[in-house]
This record gives sequence, C-alpha cells and structure tokens, in this order.
Amino acid sequence: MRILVLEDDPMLSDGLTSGLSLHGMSVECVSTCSDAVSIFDAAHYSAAILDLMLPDGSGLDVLSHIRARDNTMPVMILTAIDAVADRIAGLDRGADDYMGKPFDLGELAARLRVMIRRAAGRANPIFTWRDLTIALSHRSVTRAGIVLSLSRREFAVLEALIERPGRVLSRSQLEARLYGWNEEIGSNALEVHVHNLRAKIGRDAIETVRGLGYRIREDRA
Amino acid sequence: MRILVLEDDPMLSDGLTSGLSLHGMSVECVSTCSDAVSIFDAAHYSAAILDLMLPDGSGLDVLSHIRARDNTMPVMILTAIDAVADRIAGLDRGADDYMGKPFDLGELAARLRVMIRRAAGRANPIFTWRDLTIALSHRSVTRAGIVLSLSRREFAVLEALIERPGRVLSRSQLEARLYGWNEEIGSNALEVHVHNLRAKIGRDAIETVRGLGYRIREDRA
DNA sequence: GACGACCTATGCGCATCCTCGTTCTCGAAG
DNA sequence: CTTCGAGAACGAGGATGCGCATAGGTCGTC
Repeated sequence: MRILVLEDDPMLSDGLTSGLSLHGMSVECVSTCSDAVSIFDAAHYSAAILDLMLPDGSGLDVLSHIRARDNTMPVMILTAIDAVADRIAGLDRGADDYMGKPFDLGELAARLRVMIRRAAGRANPIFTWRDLTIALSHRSVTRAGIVLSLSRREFAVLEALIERPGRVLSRSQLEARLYGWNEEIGSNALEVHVHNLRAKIGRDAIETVRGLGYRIREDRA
Repeated sequence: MRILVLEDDPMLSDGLTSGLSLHGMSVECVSTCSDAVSIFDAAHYSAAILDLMLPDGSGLDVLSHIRARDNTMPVMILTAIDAVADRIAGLDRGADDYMGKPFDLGELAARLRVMIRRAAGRANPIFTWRDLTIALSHRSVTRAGIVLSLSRREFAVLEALIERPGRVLSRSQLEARLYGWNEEIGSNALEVHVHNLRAKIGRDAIETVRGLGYRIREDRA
C-alpha cells in the first residue's frame, strides 16, 4: 500500500512516515500543493492524506485537481479538530474521510485500510464539474457544498449526460433512456426537465446544441 | 501529419524538423516541459516525440500529463541508447514506442507512421487543419483552442469537406449531402453557408475551385 | 387534502436558414 | 492590356421552427 502524504509540518510528516510504516504501508511525503499535483499526475498511489493549510494553497485544491481527472483514489483530509466547515468542504469535493488533529496513528491506519478496501471494490465514479459533484451511487448531487435534491427524472437526465461529457445526446436518445422503449411521450416533457435541472445545477452546465440535443459543457476552466 | 517535438538540443530539433518534413510531416518544436504542456492542452497533434532530459523537468512528466487528460495521442520517447530503465518507465507511463539516440531518421519516420496509423483505428477521428481541430464525434470545432459554435448546416459542410482533404466537392454533391434527395434547394444557400463558415474558421481554409466546387486546402505550412 | 413529481399545453424569442439583389473576382476572348 | 460575362461572395430581409418559459392539470404519496 503506497500512501502519499501532503503535509508541510516536517514533524508531522516524519511521524506519519514512520508510524504508517509500522502498519505495513509505504509512505511518500510532499510539502507543497504543486509538488502534490505533479506527483499525482505522474504516479499511482493507493491513497492520499492531505493537509489543508499549505504554504502555496489548500489541500482542497489538490483534491479538486485529482477528482477533475476522474481519479477516484481514496483521499483522507486532515483538519483541525473543530473545523467542521473544512470537513464538509472536503467531503463535498470528493474526500472519502477526514481526521482531526491530533489523531491516533492506529486509528488513522485502520481508516486508511478501510478506505482502500472499499475503493478496490467500488466502481463509484464521482463526477465533478466546476462546483458540482455527482455521486451516482448515492444519487446525490452537491453544488458548492450544498446538497441539491433532484427528482428522479432530473437525475436521470443528468446521469445520462454526464456519462460522456461533451458528447451530444439527442432528444430521442434521452427519452429512450428515461422512458421505456414504447412508453411514448407526447410533448416537451424532456425540455421541462432540462429546464428545471438547469435551474438547480446552473444555467450553463447543460449546453443545447440546436437541432441535435444536449450535452454537458466540458470544463475548460 | 502534425508532429510535436519536445527537445532542448537545437541541433537535434532542427534535424528532426527538416528530416521529418522530407517524409511529409509538419513538425513543431518546443524546448521546455511547460511549453509542451500548454501547447498540448491547446492544440491537437498526430503524434509527439518527447526527449526525457529537459531543463525544467522530464518528458515523462509531460507524458503523464497527456495521459491524465485521456489523450491517447501516439507518443514516442527518445532515450539514451542504453537507458533501459528510462524506456521501461516511459512505456509504463503510456508511451507507445521509444528510440535510442542516435537514431536513423527514416526508421523514426516509419515508426511514427505506424503509431499514427494504429492510433487512427482506435480513436474518434479528430481532424486538424492549422489551428483548427474538428472532433466529429463531439460535433465540436475549436480554433486556436477556443470553441466555435457552428450551425448544423455549417458543420455538415465542414464535415463533408474535411473527410477528404484536398478533394474537390461539387456544389451538387454538397447539396445532395446536406439536403435529402428531393429536398430541392432553389438558390445559392450553399454558398451562403460556405461564406458564414469561412467567417468562423478562417477565410482561406476552404478553397473554391472555380466552376467545380470547394475543397479544404491541404496544409502545407 | 396538501404536496410533490410529472406530463401537457401554449405563446414567445431568437437562432437558423433560405431567398434575393448587388457587388466582386476570375479568366478567357478580343 | 482591356473588355466582358459568368461564377462566386456578400449583405440584408424575412419566414420557419426549435427551444424556452410558464402555467395548468393529473396522478400518486403521506
């Protein structure tokens, strides 16, 4: 099990390295967000531990970077013991777990193992788009940290579109997916759903390609 | 065939440029990893040749960057003749082939062609012309990195022309393709579309062959 | 019965597209 | 080189219909 640690406090990172090694994990440390980003792009790890307060940014940005690349690596964030807002923000951006400092090394190791085991068995892609995160398995969508409640049809539309970002889905394709094959639809129901969906997830997330259909706008931010 | 070369030795990059040009490839050179990364994000190439030892990093990092973006572009890495470890690392990170320095230009060109041909069979067709990229599957067209919005007819014209670059399509051929068989057209609608299309993708992309029709100008840049 | 999810219906705005008239360009003939 | 005609480019106007927004109606659930 290869763990990457993003932590700028040398005392803490040394402790993590030696402590987790005792639990059979091999640990590598970086101390800046930019190092973390480049090493994540380059290599593969079983899990990552991210501190939030770094000299050149927040670990949350690294997390967003990871998830933006469809990397579902388990991520644990370290927060101050009482920083609830940070924890929520972390989970919303796709973190799998958090621990408050100071923490017990044994518990940290155990939680890492749980995360890694769970990750191995899951094919639960968490899509992200701008400030939107969509967890298909939980049928949950959050925007900028707050949970949205989508109706069944709305979620189905979003799910269909987000499976292939940038790909145009025609109205008939979407209807065939929402309704059974010969569960005919006689009106602009789909457009209404798209309309309501846009009101919830943001006007410009879904792009209409006139005469062809809809697609999720690719995020070139 | 548009090739991007990442090489910081000017002697070598000059040689590659002139040598590969003789084999009908158009070559662009960058000498730093950061330049390479930004140009890969902006434009599309048929293949890339990456040196490993660069002033600001390793070509392997560039390779990882490319693959992290789901870009399946064929990549060849250049290594010292006896750097076996580098080759393995390169292939592990998703390179398609490698060559040891010094190399034979003819062989390099041949291997590039093989890579490109192989890649053409697996990828969705993305045509490029100068700073234009056309992804038929996504129905998206970008010019110098920014997305253009083409209307249905405009895209259809462009699609028809770009299927066979350099080939002249007569007006009646294009009309037959845009409109159904007996969906007659009574005027110069096609010319208007060509006109509007030119305004978007660049005046000289589409060449008119007087009395015969239109064609995509072949890129001999 | 209140509520939410869903489908249906309808009017409007606007992008798209065709048409038309004019101007421009090319190329061959004089 | 000049002239001239056909083909091509351009700009503008107007019709069409797609997609949007909104409201009303039905069904199922609590």
